[in-house]
Amino acid sequence: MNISIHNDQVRIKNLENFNPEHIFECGQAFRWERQEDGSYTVVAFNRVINVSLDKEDVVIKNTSLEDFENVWIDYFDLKADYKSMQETFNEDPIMQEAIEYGKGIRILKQDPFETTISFIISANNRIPQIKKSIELIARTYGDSIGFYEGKEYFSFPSPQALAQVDVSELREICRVGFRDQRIIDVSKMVACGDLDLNILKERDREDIKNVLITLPGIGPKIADCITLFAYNKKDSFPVDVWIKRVMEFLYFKEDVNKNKLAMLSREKFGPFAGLAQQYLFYYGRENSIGVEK
DNA sequence: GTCCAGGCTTTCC
DNA sequence: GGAAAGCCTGGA
Repeated sequence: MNISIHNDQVRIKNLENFNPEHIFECGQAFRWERQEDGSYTVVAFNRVINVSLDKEDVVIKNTSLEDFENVWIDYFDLKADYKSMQETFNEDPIMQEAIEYGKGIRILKQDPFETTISFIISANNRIPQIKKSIELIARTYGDSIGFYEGKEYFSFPSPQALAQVDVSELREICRVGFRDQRIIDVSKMVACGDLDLNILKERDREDIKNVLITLPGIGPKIADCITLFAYNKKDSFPVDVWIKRVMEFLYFKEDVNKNKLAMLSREKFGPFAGLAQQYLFYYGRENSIGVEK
């Protein structure tokens, strides 16, 4: 990687397979805002950054070389070789089209606690509503992390902070509906030390999933999302209504139950099935593939 | 053990 | 009214 730093911005020269729009809008993250100039302002790990493309370069503003090396290389999965991962799908013409459509998607490595709570909120919910609830949670229970371009930003609250919140207050202020108790319960488990989400990083996909699935509000789909988007287990294949429709329409040509579909897809796509899932999800959702009219 | 229907909040169409 | 990145419960 060819890095240069100027004032508070880091420039990565000639970085292939990095498209901020596709990375953030493919559904793996919720705390981003698209700006008028097409850049993305993002809150993660108690920091605010702005990410954009400048021709072949990636530009990260409002950061430092130290943060880039200690936080953002990991967050953006910059050590992974996306080109060679994509090449494992070379025999698959459907995947070629999905990859072309979503060129520059990367699987983020997000904070496990924030990702867990965010995906509990995602159950039977819409993306704009999920984003809104998470923003309200940060604004109400997180800490101010300063201003960027005249706007104040807030961190996602710690487990300790969320564990103390009153259930009905959380529901009323943050519009989380029936997910209120689940959010508080998981926060309490983490806050009191019964559940260590960070130590799970050392384990494999199936081990992590088996722990997550025991938590309130987390079933197989959400557990798969967390193993993929927080723990970067690229063999994870979350099956939601969208990917189910897409896979049945493009590949299986028949109704397959979700559990079986996850298993068959992991066999089909191999160790980087999660990456395939993201390309297909984005491609399928943006083009309404498999949706009956 | 597996599978499935119904209920759950809130918001938007 | 119906549906939305599902989960939970109870019953077959």
